Amino acid sequence: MELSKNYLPAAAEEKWYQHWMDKGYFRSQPDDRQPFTVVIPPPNVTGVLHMGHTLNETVQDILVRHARMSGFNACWVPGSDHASIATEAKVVDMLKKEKGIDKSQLTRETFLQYAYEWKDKYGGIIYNQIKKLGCSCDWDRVTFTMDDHYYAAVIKVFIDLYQKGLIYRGARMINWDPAAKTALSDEEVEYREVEGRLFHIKYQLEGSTEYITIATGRPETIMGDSAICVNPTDERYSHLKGQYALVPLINRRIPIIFDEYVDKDFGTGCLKVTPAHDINDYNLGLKHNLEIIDTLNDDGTLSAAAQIYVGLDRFVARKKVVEELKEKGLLVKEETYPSKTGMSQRTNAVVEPRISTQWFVKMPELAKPALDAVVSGAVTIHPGDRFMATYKYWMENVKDWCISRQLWWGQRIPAFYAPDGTFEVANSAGEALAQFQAKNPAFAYSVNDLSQDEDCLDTWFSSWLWPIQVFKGITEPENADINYYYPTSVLVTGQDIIFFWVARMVMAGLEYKQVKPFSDVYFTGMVRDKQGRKMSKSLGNSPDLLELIKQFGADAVRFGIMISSPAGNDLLFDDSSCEQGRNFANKIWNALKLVKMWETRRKGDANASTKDNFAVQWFANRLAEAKASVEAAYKGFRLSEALKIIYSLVWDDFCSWYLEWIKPNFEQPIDAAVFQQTITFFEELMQLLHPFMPFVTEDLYHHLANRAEGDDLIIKQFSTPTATDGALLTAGDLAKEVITAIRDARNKHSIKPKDSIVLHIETSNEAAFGPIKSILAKQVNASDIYFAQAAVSGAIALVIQKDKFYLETETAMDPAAQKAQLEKDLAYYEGFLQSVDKKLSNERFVQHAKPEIIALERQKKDDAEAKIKAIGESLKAL
RNA sequence: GGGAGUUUAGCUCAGUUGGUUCAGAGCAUCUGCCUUACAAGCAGAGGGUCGGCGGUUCGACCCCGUCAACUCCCA
Repeated sequence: MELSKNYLPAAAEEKWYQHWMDKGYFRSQPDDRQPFTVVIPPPNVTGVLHMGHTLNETVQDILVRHARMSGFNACWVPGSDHASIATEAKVVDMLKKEKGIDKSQLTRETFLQYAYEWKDKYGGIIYNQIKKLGCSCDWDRVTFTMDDHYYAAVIKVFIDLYQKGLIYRGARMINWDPAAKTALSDEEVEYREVEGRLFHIKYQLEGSTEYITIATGRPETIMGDSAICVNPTDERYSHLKGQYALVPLINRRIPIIFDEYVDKDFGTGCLKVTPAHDINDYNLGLKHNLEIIDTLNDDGTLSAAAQIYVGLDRFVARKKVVEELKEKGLLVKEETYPSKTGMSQRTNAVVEPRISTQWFVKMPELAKPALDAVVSGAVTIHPGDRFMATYKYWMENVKDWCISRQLWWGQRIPAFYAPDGTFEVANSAGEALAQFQAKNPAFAYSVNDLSQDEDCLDTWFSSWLWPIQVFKGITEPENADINYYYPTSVLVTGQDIIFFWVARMVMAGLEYKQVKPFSDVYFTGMVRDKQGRKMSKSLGNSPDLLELIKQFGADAVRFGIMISSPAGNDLLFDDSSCEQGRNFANKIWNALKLVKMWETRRKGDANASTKDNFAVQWFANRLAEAKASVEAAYKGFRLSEALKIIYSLVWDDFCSWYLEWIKPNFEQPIDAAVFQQTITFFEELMQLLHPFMPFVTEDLYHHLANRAEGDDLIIKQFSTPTATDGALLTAGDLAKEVITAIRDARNKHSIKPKDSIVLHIETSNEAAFGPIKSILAKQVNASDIYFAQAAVSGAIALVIQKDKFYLETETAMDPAAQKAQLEKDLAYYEGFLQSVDKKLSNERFVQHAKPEIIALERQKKDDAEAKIKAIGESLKAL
């Protein structure tokens, strides 16, 4: 078959993914092998893969493929989550734009119908992208957090935790998103630096003409004031004890209270206290028993309680209030100050602290064992314990988790209310009724009188069950899958969701399986653009994955994202690394073309021994050595390092050295046994690289030889590692060093590549050059190689290690340039020798250093002396 | 304000338990090559006081302290 000039990824990717699917290689069923289980961190169902996902999925696929080739029963469960707020916002938006429908016009049921339609339409996009990337997920196991069984599991867990007293309903200060009209958990609020304005406002004292001035950043909330607070040690205000002030514009009477909380130096030292709209004021209100006046509606407009500007948006109202205060002469001054404002992670709206009745999970009890699991090392975090401190801190200072959301898209809270306001938590209205009746035999209502809580649960309240429920471990405990696959092996995710997800999964795992959900957590860094900016939709700086794949090929994209992404470190993504990946695939392709050219020109017995072939022996050992390093890198989750080792092994050792060494002269035959060995090496290289670049390697594997049905690289098991022969590796290094040095000398003396030389080697160890003599001759274009006993006059002289080399050329060489070079070398080694001598003559060094270190230094001294001697002799001969 | 991380070649980053035959890779730069696998390539080369200062040690890119710059998380 004619091989194309360059590797063409598109066709190969299509072909092999289909082939793997057809063969069912991604499918996993429990058997007697050891499982290697990975659950995908579920991406947002209506999203698209960004580079962060790409990195994540690639890492997982590498681990899964490697495990599959190492004797494990590998199972990678794909899926997505319903992303309550984000998806609901998108559906609401779509309904308004495309159909002109307002959510408030719809019933819950109709809205959910639209939402499911939306999910069906867009939910597949992300799976398609994962496939294009080559991910070997078990597609028969796709799970969605709103699947029926999953929904049931979430409800079951809610009821269970409620019964255990770990879930409660209560009024608390929560983060309110006025755009989505829902509560948010603390983790869903992002604080951003903004330039705030501080308004100094005069409050008149009751029954006096005196004023007191407060400073506030939120003048529109003054109508909700319950008190004015000053520091008890602040002498400026000590005369106000027992007095009252009047809220401007509405003239409501409020007490002046004293509390250490107030910072005397900030603003005027007087704080207006608005318990309904500020968390600190709320706590102050609790302490001093103040009235809570909620002056805002759920959409961020002013409520009737505000008395004025009712119905106006909070920011519009702020302007109006300021204007009016100014008119009435109550605004003393206005200044800017830097402040941080909480924004909703999902809608970007300014979050409003608000008193509201919500559902909470009590965290301390759940957090304790989850903290221990990580601290004790049962769950190992990679890299190192860099994230351990973060994890610990959060776990030790964890606050109760607000899990109710005022949304429809999600699992509806299974609480049923009687008309009198009492409620029961149960699987259905019928069960709730039974519970009511059991508690109160006189319960007078029927099922139809009960109404279910309108709210649904936080998405993370479903995804914390992910490693269990993808195997139906909640709804069908002790089933074959959960018993086999759980706990999972490794979780790969971004460090940004350590609290949202990782910590809570550990909690859920310990609570419901009594076992950690995974043994290792591998944190990937954040993917940034060339300028170091976080990739985000709003900046539009995230490349389109499918475009990248089209341009470079999936393998190249995987290579590009992996080559410089050590665990946990941010990586600056640049197309050029994909280009490097593409070039690499192409390099391999061309190596294939070279080898295939030889296939028709084999000579001799393919099964003959290659024991005497230096190149073959050397590469076999080099390969074994590299395989061991790669395995070690996998063990330590140093994947980019593993890839670098393989890259250099393939490109440098195999292509640049080995293939050149065994390459027959133009149109000459190749030894059949050497050819056979080369094919074997090539296969092993492809196998080693397969987890990183699955398509090109599978493709090459099938090009290298005709394969029997079912003989595919994806399932080819790694052979057990062999020991390496250090002497051969050293001999290889010597060959490389000599070749490079002679080529350099040729270059420096402008000897044309086509002009051959005669090489003379002056060495005390001729035997070392025996096996590499013919390779040497070919690689430096020497017509002959002789061993010399003395300097060859008129030749270019150079010293490599302890040996002297003379290059005899047709053209005359320049002795001055050569002399300069030798003198430069001499100076370097003399300096080097000096530093070694200094060390060795230091008594304290000899006393304290380990014997092997001292031996090493002595060796260095001997080598340097020999080298200096050799250079000196060459100089003399010039 | 509390905590964590980063600082190594022009750029992006490696460097696993302290030992100058380990200061490295890729890209970029320079020189020479369209050599029958590959110009998406080949053969070479140059380039760094390992952020500043101080300490521990016989010995520090590596350990400790401190300062500076940048980044992230939390309040």
